[in-house]
Amino acid sequence: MFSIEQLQAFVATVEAGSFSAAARSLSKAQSVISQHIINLEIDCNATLFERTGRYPQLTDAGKQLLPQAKAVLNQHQRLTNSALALNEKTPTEITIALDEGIPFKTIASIISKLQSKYPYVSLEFLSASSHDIIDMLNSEKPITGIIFSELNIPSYLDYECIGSVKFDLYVAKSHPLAGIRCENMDGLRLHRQLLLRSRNTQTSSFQLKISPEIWYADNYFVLLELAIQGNGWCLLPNHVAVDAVQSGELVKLPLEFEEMGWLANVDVLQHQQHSNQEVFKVLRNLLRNFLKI
Amino acid sequence: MFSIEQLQAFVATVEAGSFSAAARSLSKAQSVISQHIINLEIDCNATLFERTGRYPQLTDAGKQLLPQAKAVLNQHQRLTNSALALNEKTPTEITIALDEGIPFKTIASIISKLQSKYPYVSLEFLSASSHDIIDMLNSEKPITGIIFSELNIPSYLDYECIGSVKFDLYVAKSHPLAGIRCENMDGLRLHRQLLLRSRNTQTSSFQLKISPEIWYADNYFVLLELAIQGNGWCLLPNHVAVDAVQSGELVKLPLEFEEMGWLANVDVLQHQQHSNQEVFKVLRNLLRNFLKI
DNA sequence: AGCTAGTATCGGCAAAAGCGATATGTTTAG
DNA sequence: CTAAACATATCGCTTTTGCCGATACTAGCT
Repeated sequence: MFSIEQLQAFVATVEAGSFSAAARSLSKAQSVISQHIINLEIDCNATLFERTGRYPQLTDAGKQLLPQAKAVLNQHQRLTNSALALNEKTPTEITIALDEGIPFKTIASIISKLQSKYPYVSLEFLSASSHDIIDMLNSEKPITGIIFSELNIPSYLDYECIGSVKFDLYVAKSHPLAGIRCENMDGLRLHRQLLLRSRNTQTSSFQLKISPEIWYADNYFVLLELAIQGNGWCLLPNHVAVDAVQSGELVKLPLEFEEMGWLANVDVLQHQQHSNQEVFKVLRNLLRNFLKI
Repeated sequence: MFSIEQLQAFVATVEAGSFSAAARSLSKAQSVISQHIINLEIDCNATLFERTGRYPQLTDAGKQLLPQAKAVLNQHQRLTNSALALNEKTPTEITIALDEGIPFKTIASIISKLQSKYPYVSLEFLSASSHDIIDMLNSEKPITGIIFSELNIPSYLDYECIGSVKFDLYVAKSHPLAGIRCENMDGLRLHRQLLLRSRNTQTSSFQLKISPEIWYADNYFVLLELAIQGNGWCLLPNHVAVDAVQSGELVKLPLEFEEMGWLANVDVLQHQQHSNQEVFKVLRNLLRNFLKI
């Protein structure tokens, strides 16, 4: 019978690259990992690692088994989180961490419905970048995160998509780009781009460096201000730009080329340990059914 | 850390109704189960069973944990099956077990494509009732089952829906029902119904007893013959009835009332131990993409 | 009251998990 | 080519865990 320890040793070896490294990552002796893998191989009647070179290489059999092993460990982790949840009381305070690029206004209407159902809980709102929010969610506090979809969400988080936010390109009315129609991306490369730094990773298909000259800011409202003052063009959520557009300070860039589907999906995230709490189920249900971001 | 043994003890207790019964079902001593449950409760810091009465009752905490525990065991089972699969060679013979109500003609065209890709494998076809097919799938032989969707498919089987079969009500042209339009079910109750016995369980929404007088048969072609000879009305897959309708022996019952969506979903089933074999992936892919049942 | 079917606990055994030490193999840098 | 650095396998040993059987106790039924 495959034990959890064996599977952990197996997966850790693949992830760490060697038995020794796996032992370190699991805080066990190297001989323990070695023995686990050998036993696993005996149980499977198959070699899982090629041990010729310095680092063990997964065999085909190992590659076949790996996703199954990971699935068991994931499920096991989920069980552990559920067990922790058994000892929790309904929280007295709910914290919602919101990516800065997501309009708070639409969230607020949902919250009032939640409040009427759970009048005793107090609410707290935080703004942060999507990455920082993911980090926050690993704390003791039961935080609900609302962020732009990121590719790599840790396995201990539950998430679901609840909508999307439309982005467009904006420049100041006085900016040279404002008058002309760009037929392709190249037109943008001739002018300075204003870009969000905190989410400037490979995970987001947004926030791409297009122009060779870039100014960075770490939040959308600074970008907005920079754009208004004519410092460059900028990809902004429409709700951030709408006021400046109405007042005539900013214009949406008229584009000929495809808009690349500049719709950013919005996810609600929660630690598995808290996600089954009644109040959070209700919250997510409200977000899912009544929110049109 | 939750061990597989603890979880098995927990789930077995819920399913068997008592620690002792669980011990018997797992072929272990009763004290072992008792100890596992106690340890599980210590790990969770929560009572999982109410032990006041004769039989232990799941507490709320237990109810919360149960689905997670089952999920881990399911995943573990799947891993075990995958491990078994590592030692299998590509089969030299493929057996496809088909529910009698599913048209073979459409399957045959798929099979020829498979044959061209794997010319060396020999093929075998079996007809049986959906229930019998499910039993067959638990054998050593890697059998592919194609059956009407049933509610309770054992957890060791992989399945997916690949289409549906249309059913209609048929009677002989000479039958009294043939002339009149039934406005509701009651009209049917006045005449003998011809019904399939082998699938006459609670699992299928088809094969309902409607008339008080019923004749049974264990396959569709006997039912067809009985219907042709004017012995009653009958719910048949259209492809079974089509010839008799064309020759004028049988007519489709004109119904006023809703057709209850008499579309039976068709699933392809396979034991997890074999489902990852290349040849079966190809087979299922053919069924999924090219089959219009 | 007595029977039956259940649970908890104890002592003991065997298997398994873990550790550290050591022998040995593979790279890489000097 | 050699030595240093890093890797794996194996051995003996201790600790923990899984399991058993025996026993005491409890709930429910007749």
